[in-house]
Amino acid sequence: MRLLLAEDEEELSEALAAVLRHNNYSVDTVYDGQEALDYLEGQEYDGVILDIMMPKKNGIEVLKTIRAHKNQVPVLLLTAKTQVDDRVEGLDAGADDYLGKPFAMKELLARVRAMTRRREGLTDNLLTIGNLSLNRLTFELSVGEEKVRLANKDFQMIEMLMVNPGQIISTERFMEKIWGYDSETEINVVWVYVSNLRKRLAALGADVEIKAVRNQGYSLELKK
Amino acid sequence: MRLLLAEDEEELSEALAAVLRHNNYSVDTVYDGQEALDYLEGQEYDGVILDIMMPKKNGIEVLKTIRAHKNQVPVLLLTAKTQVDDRVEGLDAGADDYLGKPFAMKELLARVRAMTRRREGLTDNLLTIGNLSLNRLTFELSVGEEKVRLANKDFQMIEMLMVNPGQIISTERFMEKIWGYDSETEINVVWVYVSNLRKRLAALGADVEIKAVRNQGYSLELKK
DNA sequence: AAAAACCTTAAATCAACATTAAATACTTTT
DNA sequence: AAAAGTATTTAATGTTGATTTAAGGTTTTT
Repeated sequence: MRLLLAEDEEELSEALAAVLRHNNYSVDTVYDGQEALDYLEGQEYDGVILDIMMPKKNGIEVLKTIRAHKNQVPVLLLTAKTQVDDRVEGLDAGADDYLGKPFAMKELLARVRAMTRRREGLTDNLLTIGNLSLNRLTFELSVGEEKVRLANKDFQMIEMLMVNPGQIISTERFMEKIWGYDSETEINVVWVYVSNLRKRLAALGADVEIKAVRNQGYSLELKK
Repeated sequence: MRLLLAEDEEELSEALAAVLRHNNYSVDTVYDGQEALDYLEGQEYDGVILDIMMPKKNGIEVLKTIRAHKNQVPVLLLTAKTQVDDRVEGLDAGADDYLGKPFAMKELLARVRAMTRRREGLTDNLLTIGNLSLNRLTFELSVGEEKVRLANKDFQMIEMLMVNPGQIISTERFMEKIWGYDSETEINVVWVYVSNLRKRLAALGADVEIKAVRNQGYSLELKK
């Protein structure tokens, strides 16, 4: 599941993102309302977590813009204010849920789960390219009857590749989304995972491959 | 017995859920009408407790939607209003019972029991998978003539697993439903119960086992 | 042929899960 | 109201599997 997190307090944002990533979500972080809208135009998310108080454009404005564009992505609003007015305004503007700060991580996770569960029914949970399929609910990668269950990181890597087949995804992008952009982890961990995934694809007999494009990144392509 | 509790006042909701859980119900809590409908689509419940005044969709609307979908699940309406009008509207819409706030916990429990008793006749109170059976009335887990009576928590755990055999249930889901999602209890209590249940299954000679799927949760599967 | 970018493997580390026993809380009996 | 019995939770320790590091190899570019 791919989430966009718009929260201007950097520390809080990183803490939230870390917990979410740990729970198998791929997370993009942005720090103001305008940036949130830019990211939302660029790609599909399974859910958006919006702080209400943010620079440039506040959460409610962002939400209204999202809905004005007929985008039905689930939105969870975060805010320090707990006045009923605010809550009502948020829900009126089309929020799916609402969480007042401060909140427990557990509670946030529970709400995010509730929010994305709804989507599980609607989204196509089976990504397919060539003869390769990825079940986003069971984490199973398969070719025909052959299946393997992927672990957290393997799954997120192949998911990013399969969501945008043919497109080049840079090593930095993988790092940002899966490990978090200030992660201490060495960059070559991405190479290691690419290597592992290639072995998996070969073992399954997939007709797609992960191609490296020097200085650019990786893309998933049909073998010829 | 599995209940859905839709009540937007968080404190009240948590208090009710705690009491119900203590009385051997598995409880999902939701905080608005829309969420209630989402949960009801996703799974079967043995009863629903609906507050009338809730955000997004009120209890009556939810109830009407439930009945429009030909779902006969028993529904108990809660409300602050005690006007006859309201009561009539609720019962017209297909409620099984009606309780005005404030109410005594005892009374609520009595009504919930009455509401679910009816269902006891209809529901299969003997869950069976493989050679393992669980009697939901006597709390007895059995294989052939061998029986053990389970305590509250053990029972709810195995019940959740047996209601959805083969499906993976996350540790968080167990926590949310059995302990309540804001419970202070450590997560490893789930591991302890799994361990206990496995011992029980082995002692009974069951041909099913509780499998762990790393990072995902547990599922009940036939041994091979 | 040197440098940079990427690949592969295996060992080291870390986090998730398993098990057990002891501590606490709760109920029932006396 | 104390004692006994049962249920539940915590804590300590062991095991397994996932993740990261590190080191040496290959390919491409200059």
